[in-house]
Amino acid sequence: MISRPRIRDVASRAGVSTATVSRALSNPALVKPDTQIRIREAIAALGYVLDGSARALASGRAHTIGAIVPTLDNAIFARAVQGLQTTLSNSGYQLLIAAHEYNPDTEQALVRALLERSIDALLLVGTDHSPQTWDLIRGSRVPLLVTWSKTDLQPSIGFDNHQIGRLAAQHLLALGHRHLGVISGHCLHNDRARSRVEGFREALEQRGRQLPESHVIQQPFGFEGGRAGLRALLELRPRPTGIFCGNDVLAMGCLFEAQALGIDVPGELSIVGCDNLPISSQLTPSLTTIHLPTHELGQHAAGLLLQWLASGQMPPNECLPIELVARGTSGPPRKAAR
Amino acid sequence: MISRPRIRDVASRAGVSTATVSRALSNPALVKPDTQIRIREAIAALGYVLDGSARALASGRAHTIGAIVPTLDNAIFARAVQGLQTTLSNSGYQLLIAAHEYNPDTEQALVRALLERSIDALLLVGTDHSPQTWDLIRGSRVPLLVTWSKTDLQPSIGFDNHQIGRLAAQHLLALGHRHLGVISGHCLHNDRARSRVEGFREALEQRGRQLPESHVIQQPFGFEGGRAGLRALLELRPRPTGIFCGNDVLAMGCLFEAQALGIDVPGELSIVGCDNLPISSQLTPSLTTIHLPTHELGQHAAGLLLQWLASGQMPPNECLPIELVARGTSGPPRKAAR
DNA sequence: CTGAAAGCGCTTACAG
DNA sequence: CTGAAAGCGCTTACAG
Repeated sequence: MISRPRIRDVASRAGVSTATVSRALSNPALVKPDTQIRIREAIAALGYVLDGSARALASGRAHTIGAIVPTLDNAIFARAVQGLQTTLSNSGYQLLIAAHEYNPDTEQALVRALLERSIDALLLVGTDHSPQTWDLIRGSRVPLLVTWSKTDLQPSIGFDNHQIGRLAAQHLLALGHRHLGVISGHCLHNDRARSRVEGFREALEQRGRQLPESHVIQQPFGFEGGRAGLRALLELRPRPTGIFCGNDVLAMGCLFEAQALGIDVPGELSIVGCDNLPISSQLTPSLTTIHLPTHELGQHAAGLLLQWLASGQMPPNECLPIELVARGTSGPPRKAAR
Repeated sequence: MISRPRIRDVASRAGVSTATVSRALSNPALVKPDTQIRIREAIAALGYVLDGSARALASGRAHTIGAIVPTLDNAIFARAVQGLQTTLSNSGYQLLIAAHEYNPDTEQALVRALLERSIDALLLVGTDHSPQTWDLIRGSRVPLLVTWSKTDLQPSIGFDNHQIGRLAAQHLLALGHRHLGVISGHCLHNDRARSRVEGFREALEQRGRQLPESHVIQQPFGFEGGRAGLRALLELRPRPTGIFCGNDVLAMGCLFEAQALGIDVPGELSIVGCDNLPISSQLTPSLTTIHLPTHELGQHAAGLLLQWLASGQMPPNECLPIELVARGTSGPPRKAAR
């Protein structure tokens, strides 16, 4: 079995030097049109495919971006990654992806693994990362883009997670709810979850109300977490009539459990989620939630990264607009229940 | 700003040659324990991170796998990718991921893009790929693993998609349904969708029944596709009382549309999906569907790939077990409706 | 617009 | 168990 053709094979078939083939491939403007044509013919005839590791080594550009997300098992990250990948791909960049499943040690190992793959930039979700992770990244001199959270300490593109919590609280308060609870993912190592709860609490305190710790249930992300969260909140007296869930998956779990328990939503219980997954509007009742433009986040992140790599200039921090979408799972508390 | 440390910096700090450092990193058994320790100390002190492109060029191993899936926007692929990535990562491999969004030209461009990134193996979904795509892969000599479909022409790990259709048909027939319809994704360039419809049709024909083309509605994957599919099937006379949907997303769309139209499920209409997404069991009524172990598929695919790369031997074809899960959206047709 | 040649940072037979 | 050295396949100043 003969080995793959190399750039020298293309060069000799086209009657030029390897330098010229290389230029024709990466900077065609430098090559005379008819030379280009001969080279393209040779490439096609030989079925030549560039060796990216050699190119990366020689040029210092791997044309590859690394991204580490908490999980792909939540549509919200999957969609963002999809947007990221598509946009990168259109500019000749490919995506190395990994998921840490909310484990900081895993994240650290993945950061190292990706840095060892010669990536041109790294994308991470949120601002909570172990000190060793930060050291690794700093030492590597690889540009880092923080996503999902906004921070001034790093180039970032994200959402105002405090505002998410505030919007949820304001909505429930405006409807007349006075007994509120929160179902959140684990806040440890998760600044998004923490900020959302904090924002919710702040908005309550602004109205002279409190959100005691006992009214914030932390659960693993997932339907079961939402269900367990609701069961826990139902133990409280007085029972909460309005619940903010840290994301739509928890909110759906909460809704499904309420339905299973025969609790009327929104008559007896209002639920507000966050993300606005495609399915959220399809359910009956459909989910009141905070819309996060995550597909756009992926695309914008890709754009920022490409610009950064092309210009060498740190991109500005971007904060994407969010919006509460009032739907069927939230309404005024029923008089009878008060 | 000083540049990143290189292997020669580690070597001189540890008082050994670069060859020894290299061995300590990739094959520690060859290096004396105390030498190893000195090397590890030097690595830690300098914050040395290996350059993967140089390693790949010198060794011919990129420790990277490429995977192209139709989309990450369907949880089923996202879950499989997650399983794949986790397993690969545990063995020191990373994952380059891309999505073609059901466009064969995009797929071809992505295959080329990934092959140009020095991948050790490539994973594709299904058997339908353009001739040029096949040529590219063959010419590249990169091992190819086909997933989701079973085929004897390539190492593959997948499901018996014909059997999926057959199981759905048998279930609906056994319940007593005589007027059946199918909502499928577009079958062009999608052997999984095609096989499922064919399997469904075969099972009907085995019982002396037909499935005319008019009873197979092809729609884009998505809730709206499922909804439109149902509306189209409701035009038929006699109305189908049992519908097989090519995946759970279509099935959910179909269910949501039925609920919106006031059609009783399963009283007036039985629905069978495919995939068994986590949400399928949470809905009311919960979805009768065919369970596909997709997370396992990802893990097994990773295992096959790793074994293949380690041994150089083509792995055996694997076919993963599938199973119909009867739940709330299917039942006997109501007498009145017949 | 093009070519000769050095060099990117590793790995790995080969020799000891 | 370790080192010297060639070589992996590109790119890119440099010179023309």
